[in-house]
Amino acid sequence: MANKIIQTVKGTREFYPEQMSLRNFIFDKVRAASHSFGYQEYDGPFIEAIDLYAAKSGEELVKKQSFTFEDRGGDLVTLRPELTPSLARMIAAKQNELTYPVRWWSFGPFWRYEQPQKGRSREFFQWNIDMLGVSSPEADAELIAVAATFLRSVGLSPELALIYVNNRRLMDSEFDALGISNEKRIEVSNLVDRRSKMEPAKWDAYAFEIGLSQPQLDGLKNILGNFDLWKKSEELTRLFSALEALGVKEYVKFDPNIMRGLLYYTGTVFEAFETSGSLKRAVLGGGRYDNLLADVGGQPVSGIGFAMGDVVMGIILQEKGLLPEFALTPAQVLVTLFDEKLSNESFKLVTELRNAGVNAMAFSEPVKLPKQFKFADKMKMKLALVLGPDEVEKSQVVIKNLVTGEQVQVAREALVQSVMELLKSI
RNA sequence: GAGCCUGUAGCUCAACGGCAGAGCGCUACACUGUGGCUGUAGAUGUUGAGGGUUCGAAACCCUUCAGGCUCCCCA
Repeated sequence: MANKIIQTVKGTREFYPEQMSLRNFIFDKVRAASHSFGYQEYDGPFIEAIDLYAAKSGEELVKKQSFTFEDRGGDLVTLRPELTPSLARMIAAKQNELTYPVRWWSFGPFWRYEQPQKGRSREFFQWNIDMLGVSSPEADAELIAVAATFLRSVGLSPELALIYVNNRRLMDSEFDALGISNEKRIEVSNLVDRRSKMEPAKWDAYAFEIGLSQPQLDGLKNILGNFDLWKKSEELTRLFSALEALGVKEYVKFDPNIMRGLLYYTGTVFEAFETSGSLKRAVLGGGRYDNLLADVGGQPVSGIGFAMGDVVMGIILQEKGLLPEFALTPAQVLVTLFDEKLSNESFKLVTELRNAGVNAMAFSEPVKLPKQFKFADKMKMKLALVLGPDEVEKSQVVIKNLVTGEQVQVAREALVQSVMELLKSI
């Protein structure tokens, strides 16, 4: 290993064709789920002024967890760590000319300066999908249904992954009833978020530390253990009713422990977890926000959306064996080259195949056939064609089915037709 | 930003401070008109990088880079 080779930047990822297949597999499923609900694809800039995030995000976040640098003009720019602020600006800029509700989705690269570990890199792809301009529980249900549709489409059944739902307004009224003040809400949210990670005794101590009384802590535990709490919320009642009609009820469970750290969520919040693994991992999350446009100069618009990263999803699909076998090459057919004299015959033939819409490649040089067949085999191609002196003389071509090992000889004129039929049958 | 673990052939991993190895993969041949299977032969390393201790370092020490686990964070 020569030390002169420059390494990749920490936390970035190289996509060899195999990994690219996985990335595109996820992208394809994301697109299919988004499109099946009528969402339009969009994208924002990959580089933004840091101020765009400074407005809404915490200081630590912008300073410590973003890739920020000075451009040649002296402006501070950052590689986008999320899409929502860009979306908010884009909506605000055309607020009065858009047709509502806006249903938009995007899949693109993002960067966060974090400690890389399994399931978390500094460069990742993220699916963002939002509906803006409607604030009904039924709209919330639709986004959850999009998420469920995606999970189903990649083979993650409800036994493997579930979407847990809660509602900020419901929790707020419960906290009010316990006399937990507004100022303490954020700390209490953090407290709830951490419950699964902490030992009970330590968690209790932490609760007292942030100023909860014993009755408040007891009340909080009651709330967090009450999985029928949603019945008190009209929003959630309507949400679950809509989810049933949308055919995804089995994917969704109410869970009062779902808080989501984000300050800007105001109503429904949800998070999907892989449930069958040794540790539960969040695979996507989102919720309803009411006032995202204020910071970018727009009128208040309510929206609901979620985001899903490609890294964790890719790991889960691999671990669960849910990935199809990816083709190594898009070419299904290899046209062998017999010798230098006959090479052009093979090139003509492969061109005919391409013109007919068959992905095909000719071998690169007229080396001996075993080598060419070995290549076709390794690349997992379906058919290999042989065009040697015997065939040319008789105006025929040999087609070998590399999957079954069967071989047929067909007339040169009927070749394209035969290949297409054979491919269909494989 | 903090703590801990790891880094040896393309991959998975061995090697008490004393000759760097195995399996798989790879290449060639058996097989000058046909891949997979089988057999035979072969190639491959500054032991992540840099420095130190030692007669001698893959191993011990320091620095650094990368990966992993956890805390933090999760927009």
